[in-house]
Amino acid sequence: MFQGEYTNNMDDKGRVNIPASFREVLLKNYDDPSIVVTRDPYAPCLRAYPQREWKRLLTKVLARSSNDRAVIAFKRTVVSSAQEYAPDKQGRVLIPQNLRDYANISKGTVFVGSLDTFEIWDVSAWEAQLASSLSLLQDMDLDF
Amino acid sequence: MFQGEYTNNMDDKGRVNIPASFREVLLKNYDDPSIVVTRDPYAPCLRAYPQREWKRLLTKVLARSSNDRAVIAFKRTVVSSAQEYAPDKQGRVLIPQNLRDYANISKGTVFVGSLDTFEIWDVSAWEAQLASSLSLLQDMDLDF
DNA sequence: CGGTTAGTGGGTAAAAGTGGGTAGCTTATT
DNA sequence: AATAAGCTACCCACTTTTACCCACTAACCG
Repeated sequence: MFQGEYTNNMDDKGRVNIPASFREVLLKNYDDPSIVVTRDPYAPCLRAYPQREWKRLLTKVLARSSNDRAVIAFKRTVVSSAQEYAPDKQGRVLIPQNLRDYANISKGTVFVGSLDTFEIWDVSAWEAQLASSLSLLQDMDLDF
Repeated sequence: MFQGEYTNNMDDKGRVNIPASFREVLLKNYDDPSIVVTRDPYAPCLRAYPQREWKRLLTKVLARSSNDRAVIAFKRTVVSSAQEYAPDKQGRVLIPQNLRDYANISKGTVFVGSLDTFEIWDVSAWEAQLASSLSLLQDMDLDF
């Protein structure tokens, strides 16, 4: 399971290192180092799926009527941008320009574990998000 | 499965390069590099079908009563414009003028994977579409 | 302190994408 | 029917991008 928060730097070529602990989860729990990266439609960040989780999501999508407007919109935003990446020998992946733009990633990059997926944020966007999530939680008083 | 988003430029002769990863899907999953390109009736873009998917669609159309008004309209818009294209040695296809006009494609061209087909957009039309799909999704709250 | 592992930077060969010339076909014109 | 004009497919050459490899630094751990 992906958990924890790690900050890595994207280099000039657009490559970022996947945190070692996430790579380990991919290998141990999923037997496959490659991931699918897409836009997250609900926040300005990217979401990375292990292959198996991505396929699970796709079967759910395909089960729905294909001319459902929401399904079309989902395909356009999420499936469209989905691309499979195998990390290089150093454990890095190349994030393409369109996804970098979407998540506003320039250099400082934050990897955030989210159990069966993980998120990729620009560092300042992440800080903003974190602050607002915190204050939201404080108002809601969940009894965890 | 076609997924991912790629931007290529159409040259002065009207040729665009099919992204390498899509060509690979055509060869690997469909054993046939050629595609059928038509108008997409629901959005100002073109839709490319692998031969097999196109035939599947046609059998569905033929199963319907041929004087169904929707079927007639479908034939007029989609079937009429459907044409088969085999990429040249460099992996490019020539998009004819009438289809270019329909999708407003002049130079910057975006290829958008949509699982068993892919879409071809003008770059600025695509950006507009993406933005509206995003806001649609945020309102709808799909539980994917 | 040495050794190991994570993270970073950069060179280079291959692949993907782009531009343009030319021959051959189709279509138009006299 | 012959010639001209335009289009298209094919070929070759060039540029850009990406994948892969190697080397270095910094952090962690015994």
